[in-house]
Amino acid sequence: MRAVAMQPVQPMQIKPRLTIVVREDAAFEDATRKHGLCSTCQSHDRCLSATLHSTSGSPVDDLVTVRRRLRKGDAMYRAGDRFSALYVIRSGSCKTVLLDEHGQEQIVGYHMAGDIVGIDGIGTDHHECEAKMLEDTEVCSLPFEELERLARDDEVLQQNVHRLLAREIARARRLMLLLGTMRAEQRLAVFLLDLSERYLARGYSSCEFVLRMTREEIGSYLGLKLETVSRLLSRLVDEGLIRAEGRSIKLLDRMALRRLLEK
Amino acid sequence: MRAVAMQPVQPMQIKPRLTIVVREDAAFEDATRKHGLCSTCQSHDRCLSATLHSTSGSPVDDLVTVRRRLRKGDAMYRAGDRFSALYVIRSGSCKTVLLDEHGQEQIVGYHMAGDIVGIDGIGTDHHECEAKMLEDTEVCSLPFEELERLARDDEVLQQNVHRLLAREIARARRLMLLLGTMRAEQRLAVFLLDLSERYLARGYSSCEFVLRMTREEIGSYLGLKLETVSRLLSRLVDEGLIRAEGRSIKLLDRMALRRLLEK
DNA sequence: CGACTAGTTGAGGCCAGTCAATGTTGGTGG
DNA sequence: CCACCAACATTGACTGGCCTCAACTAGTCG
Repeated sequence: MRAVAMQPVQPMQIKPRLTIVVREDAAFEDATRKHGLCSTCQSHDRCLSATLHSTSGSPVDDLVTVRRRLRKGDAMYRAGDRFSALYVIRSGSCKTVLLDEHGQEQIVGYHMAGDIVGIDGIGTDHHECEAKMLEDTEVCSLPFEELERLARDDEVLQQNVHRLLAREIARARRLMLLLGTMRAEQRLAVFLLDLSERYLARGYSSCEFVLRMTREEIGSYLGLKLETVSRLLSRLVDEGLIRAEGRSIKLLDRMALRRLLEK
Repeated sequence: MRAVAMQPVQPMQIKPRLTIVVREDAAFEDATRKHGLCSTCQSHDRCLSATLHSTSGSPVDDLVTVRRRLRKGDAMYRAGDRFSALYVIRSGSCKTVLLDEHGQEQIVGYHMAGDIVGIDGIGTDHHECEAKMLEDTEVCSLPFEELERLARDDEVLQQNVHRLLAREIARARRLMLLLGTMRAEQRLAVFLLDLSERYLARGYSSCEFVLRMTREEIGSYLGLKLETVSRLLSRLVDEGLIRAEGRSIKLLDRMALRRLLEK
């Protein structure tokens, strides 16, 4: 696994009015141990504020969040856990896994810095998925009840909560289309192009990145077996569309990848 | 296609406090042409009130809805249409279809009386799916902006809106698991059992019902081809698990259907 | 070093797709 | 009434894409 060049490209311009106070988890071992506002967070631009910030000028109560640090392999929450908060990924990444009663298991989401995780707990008071860290990760929690309370006083925040949920629905639907209609090669192409876009949106290189998932996890996400994923990656390399050495991927011919989706 | 016995079984006990006034569409051709409250609607118990009703005692403004009647094959809305309202199905059923830019098309939802349709428009101001009637259908519209306004004054209504969206996410995720991990026979079994449960919840026979979708539509919903659906239905008949004559289905051995999911 | 995990590649099999013929049903018009 | 047609459904023969099983390599960790 090699390091990959990742320079921020275009920081977004966002002016949040919702003040968020960050408290740290008891187990938080940050050397600096800084308390402070969310707006001082380095991930701020591509985080919470982009999705949930309020633009209304009305004074809103502070939303107190707790920062947590998790290790690779840790579960942020498991299926059945009580739902109380959404989590914003400050740095790192995780997968969300859905299990059914017969032991069937599928990865239904891959989440990276700035993404909001835990939506599967809304409406039922308990989580339906398990969120498992793919690397060491820092998250900030957003107590959902408090968020609901704030949203009642703030139309824009309310709409942003709705947008957050709606986006999750749209994402799920796209994945349904992928699983229901696409061939294996197309699924993988969509996966790579999607990753590429998401890195771009976060200011990183869109053509060169390191996968955080194993072949098996990618397969689970795409409804394929790990051998199929491996074979297809090799094929894309042979055809000159990508370079792949272990988990580091370079997209060489994005146009050709897109053309795979047309057939 | 034969008529099938459908007696209400257990009406739900719900006491809505949110008053909803129903206006009728200009094109509405109901012989009776009754104006009135939503609570007088025959579908009331298994409709809106079960999902969106408010239990808080605080006085809330009336939500004015328009009733529309649609014919089989009509589109309630198309992809790209401006989103302004959710729709409650009073009677009838529809499918929601997602299309991608390459002409790939998949049915992502099947909705029957009492279901709320149009959620795909939330957050983006335009619909991402097309909703097409599977039979002559009556719907009531719920202007979403007004619903948002009411939800800001009513904690329970707010939570119910969240629950509505969350349920849609959960539904999508279950379908992802189905499409990603199950074999064709299992998918069909899940489909039949799910239909069965939904009819039961609406007070109809849970073991005998009439499909509203063609084999092709079922296939699109389950990520299969129509021939596969047809073959599998025949197989289930041969094995004595169901009876199927055209679109009328009778579940003969529900236990065996469930066992199919275990392997 | 051995044990383990992750990944690659090959051989073979099966499930579901494809293509095609035929049957069934419902609607329309002569 | 029947002839005709279109849409829907069934069934068979064949194909192929993906899965399964298996062998092997490379890297990591105790």
